Amino acid sequence: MNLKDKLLAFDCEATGLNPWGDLERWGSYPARPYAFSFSNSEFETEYVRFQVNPKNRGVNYFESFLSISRFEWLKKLLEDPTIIKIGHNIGYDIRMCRHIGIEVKGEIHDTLIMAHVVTGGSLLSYGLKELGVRIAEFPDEDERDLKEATRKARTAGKKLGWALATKELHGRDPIKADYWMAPDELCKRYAVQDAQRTMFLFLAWHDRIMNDPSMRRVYEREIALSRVVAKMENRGTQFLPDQATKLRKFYEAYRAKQLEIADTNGGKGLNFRSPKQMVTKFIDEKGYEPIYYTQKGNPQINGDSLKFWHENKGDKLAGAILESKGASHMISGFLDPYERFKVKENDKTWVLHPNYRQCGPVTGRFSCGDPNLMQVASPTTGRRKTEITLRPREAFGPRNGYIWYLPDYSQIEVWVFSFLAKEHAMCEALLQGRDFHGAVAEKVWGKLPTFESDHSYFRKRAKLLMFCKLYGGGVNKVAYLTDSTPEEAEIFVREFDTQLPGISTYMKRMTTKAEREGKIINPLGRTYYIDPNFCYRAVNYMVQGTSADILKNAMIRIDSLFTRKWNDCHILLTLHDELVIEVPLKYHSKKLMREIIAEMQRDSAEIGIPVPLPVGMKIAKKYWSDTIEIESLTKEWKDKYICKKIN
DNA sequence: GTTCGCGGCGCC
DNA sequence: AAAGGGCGCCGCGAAC
Repeated sequence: MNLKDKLLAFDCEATGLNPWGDLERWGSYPARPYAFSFSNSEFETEYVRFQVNPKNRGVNYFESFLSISRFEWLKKLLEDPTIIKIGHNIGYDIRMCRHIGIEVKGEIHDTLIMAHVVTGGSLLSYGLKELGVRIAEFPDEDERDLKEATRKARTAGKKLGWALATKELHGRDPIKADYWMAPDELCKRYAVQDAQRTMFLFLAWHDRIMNDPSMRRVYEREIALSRVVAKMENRGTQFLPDQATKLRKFYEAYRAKQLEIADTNGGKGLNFRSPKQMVTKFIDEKGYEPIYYTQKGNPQINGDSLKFWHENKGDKLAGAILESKGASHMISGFLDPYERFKVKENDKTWVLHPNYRQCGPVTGRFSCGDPNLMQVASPTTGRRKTEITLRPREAFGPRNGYIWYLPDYSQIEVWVFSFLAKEHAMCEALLQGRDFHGAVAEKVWGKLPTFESDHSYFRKRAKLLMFCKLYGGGVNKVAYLTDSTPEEAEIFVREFDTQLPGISTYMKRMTTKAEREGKIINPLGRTYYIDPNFCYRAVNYMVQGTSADILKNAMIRIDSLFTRKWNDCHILLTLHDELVIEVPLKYHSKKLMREIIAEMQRDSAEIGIPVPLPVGMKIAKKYWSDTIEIESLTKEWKDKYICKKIN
């Protein structure tokens, strides 16, 4: 395999997907690489394989002189900074290498990111094989054969007491994690073809991306960001098992109490999570009218229905079900996954390493899983339906000697929406530092005689309408949310559109553009290819996606700030418009906070906002649930940038 | 026995 | 003409 042009595609085969397992608790090693495949730009290949210990899934890189020399060869190749490394989701391969003491150096490229940039996030699947078939009609039967062989090997291995991959520890498709059990020819064919596919995609897309300023900008942003995401995942967020145990006890007791109440009110033997049984119970047996219907037209027994029956019919069963489901959700939706994924960092510290998908959602946002730390419930947000609140944030907090900073953009989607649409009244309300939804309400309905006395009602209506616009909701949705008839809702929408003409004009413009051209490009360069049947989503993609790219830029800058000036500060989590940052106590200062905020504000001009974006700052000393707002920083922004008049 | 779509609900 | 956007995870139960 010559490397004249210094291009090298590579792919690791690993014993699973989760690199953060816990040998002590699992009885087997977490995912480690056992095979490496390479392709140069002429599709010449190399393949290096190590043995997996079937009893504990450990990989032995040093079992013989031969394997030691293979390892040395690998290390030299991957650590050579003059060779350009190309991978499909290369962050994963880099992490696998890192775990075995190989630091991948030099320029990197990622065909997964390329695919996302080129297709504007519009594909359903960005798997290497699917892309290979789509772009190059690459045959993809290699995996089928490998999978079949693995299935057989697993059956045999089970009898021998091998540590087979399981759903609990290795995710939805454990067979994939056991490819090492199959005959090596099959594994080799599969691995080598993946490296070739990767090279092919790279060659097909590289120049196209580099020659297009928008695509190049997004691609380079994402590549830079991939290093930041890796650091964030590697660092991990501290999980507090003792807190979790306390919470578990509390919620279990609460659930038991509610189940007792349910039992004595006719709920014995009823499975609350079975929509079918619930319909039988509440609609057929009790004779209640369905309040909502599912997409398929069945009666919908959701939290809102139960709440309604509990409150309006005094139905104790409905209330108890609601409460017990709330407690169950806390346990099975939050506490259980955390227990599964927790990893011991040292004697005192347990950590969760979430898995971020940098190029998942169409809009350019992140998604997160294993566990999803973007959806950790907070008692203060969400629509509360139950007495019981979900408090999983009490099981997270800064490591010893650190404090958390939680900077967040204030109403970023509203700012982006207003300034992209150049809706004068809305921009003015923001620049004047007014209560935004209150100001919108006044603009739209301020002349009504009841406006003053019903201010909070009108404000709420304005807010709901704003979000309906943002999400592409129609009149029926407005009617539902404002608890009014479609006829009334239509009037609200018309009044809104008349008084805030910028919004409807902008929405029309984007929708038409999407219809005519099939795509739109956000101000930070990201392209969205829009399904002609869903052009109404264009505006949402613009607003949500622009906000996402603003935060992505900020993350890159903040990471660079930390590397340059504030060693040992770490971005831990990103939550769409918010970051969680771990800061050593010795650095804790307004100065550092201001510098972080400044890095988040630099993109204002890109979207025509004449002031730095407003950023709030909170700190958490002990638990994520216990945050303190640093109001003085918000005040500094207001004092400096709020203008009372606008020309 | 496994796979997959759906409903429900957590986050932004 | 009308359409709430973007995610991940759990549990159920029909389909395979």
